[in-house]
Amino acid sequence: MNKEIAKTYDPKSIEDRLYKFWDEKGYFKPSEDKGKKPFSIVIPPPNVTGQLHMGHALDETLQDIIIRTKRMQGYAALWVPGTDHAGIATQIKVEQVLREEKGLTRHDIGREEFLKLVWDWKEKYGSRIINQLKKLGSSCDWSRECFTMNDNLSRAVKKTFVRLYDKGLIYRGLRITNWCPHCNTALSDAEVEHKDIPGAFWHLRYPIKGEKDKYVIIATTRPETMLGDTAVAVHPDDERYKDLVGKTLILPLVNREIPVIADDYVTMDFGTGCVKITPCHDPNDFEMGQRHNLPMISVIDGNGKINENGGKYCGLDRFEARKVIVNDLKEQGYLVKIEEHSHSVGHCYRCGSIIEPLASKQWFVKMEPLAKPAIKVVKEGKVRYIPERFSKIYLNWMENIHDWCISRQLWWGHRIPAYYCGECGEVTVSETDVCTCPKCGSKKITQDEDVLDTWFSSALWPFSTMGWPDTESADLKRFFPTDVLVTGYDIITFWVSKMIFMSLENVDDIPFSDVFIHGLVRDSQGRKMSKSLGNGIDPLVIIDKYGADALRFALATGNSPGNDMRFSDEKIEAARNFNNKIWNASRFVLMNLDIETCALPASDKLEIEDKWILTLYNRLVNEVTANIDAYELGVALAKLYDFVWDIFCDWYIELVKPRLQDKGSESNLVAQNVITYVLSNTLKLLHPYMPFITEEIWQTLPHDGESIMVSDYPVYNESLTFENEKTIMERIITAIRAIRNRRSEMNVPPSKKAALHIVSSFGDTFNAKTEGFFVKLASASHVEYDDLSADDNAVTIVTDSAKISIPLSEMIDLDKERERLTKEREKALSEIERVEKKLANKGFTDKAPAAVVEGERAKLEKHRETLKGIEDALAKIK
RNA sequence: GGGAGCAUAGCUCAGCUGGGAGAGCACCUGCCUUACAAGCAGGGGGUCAUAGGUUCGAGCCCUAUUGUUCCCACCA
Repeated sequence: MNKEIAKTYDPKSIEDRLYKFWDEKGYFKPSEDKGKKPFSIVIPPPNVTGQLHMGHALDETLQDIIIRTKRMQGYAALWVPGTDHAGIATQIKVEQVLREEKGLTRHDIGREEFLKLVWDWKEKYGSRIINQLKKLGSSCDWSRECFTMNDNLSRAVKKTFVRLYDKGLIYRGLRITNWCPHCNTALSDAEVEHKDIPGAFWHLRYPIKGEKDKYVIIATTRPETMLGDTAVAVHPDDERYKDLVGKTLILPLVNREIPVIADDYVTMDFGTGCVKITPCHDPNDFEMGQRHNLPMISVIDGNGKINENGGKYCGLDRFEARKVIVNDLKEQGYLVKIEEHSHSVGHCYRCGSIIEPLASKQWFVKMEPLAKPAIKVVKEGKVRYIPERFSKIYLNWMENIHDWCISRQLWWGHRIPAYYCGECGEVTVSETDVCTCPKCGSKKITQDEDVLDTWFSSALWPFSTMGWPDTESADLKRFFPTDVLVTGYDIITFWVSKMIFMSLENVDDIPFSDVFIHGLVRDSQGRKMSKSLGNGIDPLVIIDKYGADALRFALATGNSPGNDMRFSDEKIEAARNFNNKIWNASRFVLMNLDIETCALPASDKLEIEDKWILTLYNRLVNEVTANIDAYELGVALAKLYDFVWDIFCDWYIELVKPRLQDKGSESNLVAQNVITYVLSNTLKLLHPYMPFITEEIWQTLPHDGESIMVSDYPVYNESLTFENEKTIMERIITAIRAIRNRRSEMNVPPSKKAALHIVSSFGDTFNAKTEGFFVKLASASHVEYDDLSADDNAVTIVTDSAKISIPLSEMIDLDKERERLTKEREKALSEIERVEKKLANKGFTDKAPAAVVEGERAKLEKHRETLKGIEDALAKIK
């Protein structure tokens, strides 16, 4: 940037250049300096073949704000990037391409060929999301980039599986699992979305064997499953059916004999109080089947079609079969009635198909022993949710934990390290490939065909990315546990929970101490962004049009932890305007700058507006730092915005303009230094939010070092606080506002200078120095002063056509002033009382060192003086 | 069925530990005041969902009600 700077900020011309500069300088790598405290974050890995969407943009922005702040504050800050192989999502995508391009299914080409295709796909598109993260400005350490199917991470997965298996925490069993007939795989409970959909309640008649014209009526929402019924259950206490228990029924259409059993599970006042039991196709029925030793008859296959056990219905799709079966039941007189009934039905979260509960052999993680310590660390506050309320969601889930189905009937993923012997049936679980059965020595060994749930590998992410299972890994030792996990509330149970228990189990430590939860980014009307609605806003398009800084600003501003936010044109435009404001303010400063280095002048050289801006700036540092530490990133940004726009631009720049143009004077040099100091430090505070524009400007200002990224983050400095000048300046601003106000009401044209006649009780508030402010900012021709007389407490504006007085009470809020002084008076009084008491204590005055006592006396004297000042001021404005 | 969130200006939302009701956009008035019209100055507009309670003092804390959103849950 030179003095011929563009009038508007153009992000395109600088972003890529600066990112490359940072990357090449190695600023994204954590400092090797062992003296620096580590601070680490691992990225929630986006899907490897995914495309950056607003959710990512928000997630990465928040993380980048935190990591950049910590880095500037002197931490060895590490942000580990990476991607997730995303089992189902990726496989479906590749299958789709295969079908569209060649008309083939994965089975046509076989496992090996198919996996090659997926890897090719990964190579082709895997870097896309990474490049998009870079576009955003994410300051990740790319040399540590990970992928959930990297060698080391695969090793971690196998190791974990074997460990848990050996401890009896992983088992294989026949269970009812959520089966997606479209994706052809089992799903975990979390992968099932329940939606209320209108359905029907079919009331069916099941005849009682040997009792003519006698029957029971059952009600079902899935009549096609009746083919697999092996019992009917009633509640043991149900008087209506007391005599029925033990009798035998004839299953219609199938003509199978099934028993009537009694079980607590049945609700007496729901439906008819009689429940058909299909152990193969309903989780509760399965449990009941186990309890009562009922036969298991599967009638629906993995494709959602009726299988050979379905007799003449074999081959029909489940929903088609429903129609046919209901029709047959009706024709044969078994259908009593159909009731409308809305109920909750599980859908596949990937493809939306209705889930079919099927009995199948799957691998499970036994959750209870793992959940216990995971509950403990959150309850004890070792892992802290921000906002706190999300710990309830977590705890609620953990306390009602179900075993975790971890096998998936997919090809893309970590293949389950279990091997079956074709001779003796022995199951061997091993980290290394097994070729010989350890029991019988047979070579007829086959590995389990299935792969692990994607979340199994992501559960290990915080430590597998740090080198685990190599427990001597330098990163693991230095950067684990990580400091904070930043993610959306939608994956607390999917992912956050799993990292916590896996970390406790594998590494015996928490994975992170803070979980910073954010909400979803919605569209301008508050709807979820989705492909089907077509309402998604592409972050890359926004970056292209407005710049990454504007996007980051729009996402961070007004964002509060855990709450959803809307993204709108207004927001991004406001962000763009703010960028431009910073740009232009800086442009102005640079135009007036001829100093080569910036040093803050001694305080006796500082003028009133300098002291005022420094005080406000200093307070800003304090507040912004505190807000960021508390994850109130949106609040901190709002304060920065207000400071830059309202304080720095609208007031300070205007106040010092005359001095900046007065070349050669000492006052000019002071002003140059102060404005440079405040601007460059404010840019530092802004840098984590808007890295590009701040770097670009900062480099042009007089500076130390080669990048704002490695400059020192501002710290609070007591010696830059000038409360007195701050108060005076506030009075002046209030007065100027009141005058402008009155001019506007009087319709005095801005070009028209008016004489100001100020009558004031604030002796040192208005003086020769401040006259310039009134002349410049309130368009005064000149200012006259009077001492206070009781009845003449006013500012008078004199123009050609009018003369008007503004009571001081309007100019300065006297009530407020009085209140403030009263408060200060009380504070001083209580301080005096405290010190007096201390000095009255003989034990203190006798035993404490003389210097200490003397110090207390001086303090008392100072407080008394303060009190006197306050009382004088109070008396004046009475 | 269980749990959580939200309700503040026309719109979208902040309001961090209880003391001033705020921002952006929109609207009205006046300004191209040489950093910025993507701007400057001024202005209108709110019973902080409703009803109680605690407190010297409540947008904020407590209770209930209404509306709304979301999560969890095996009611066939």
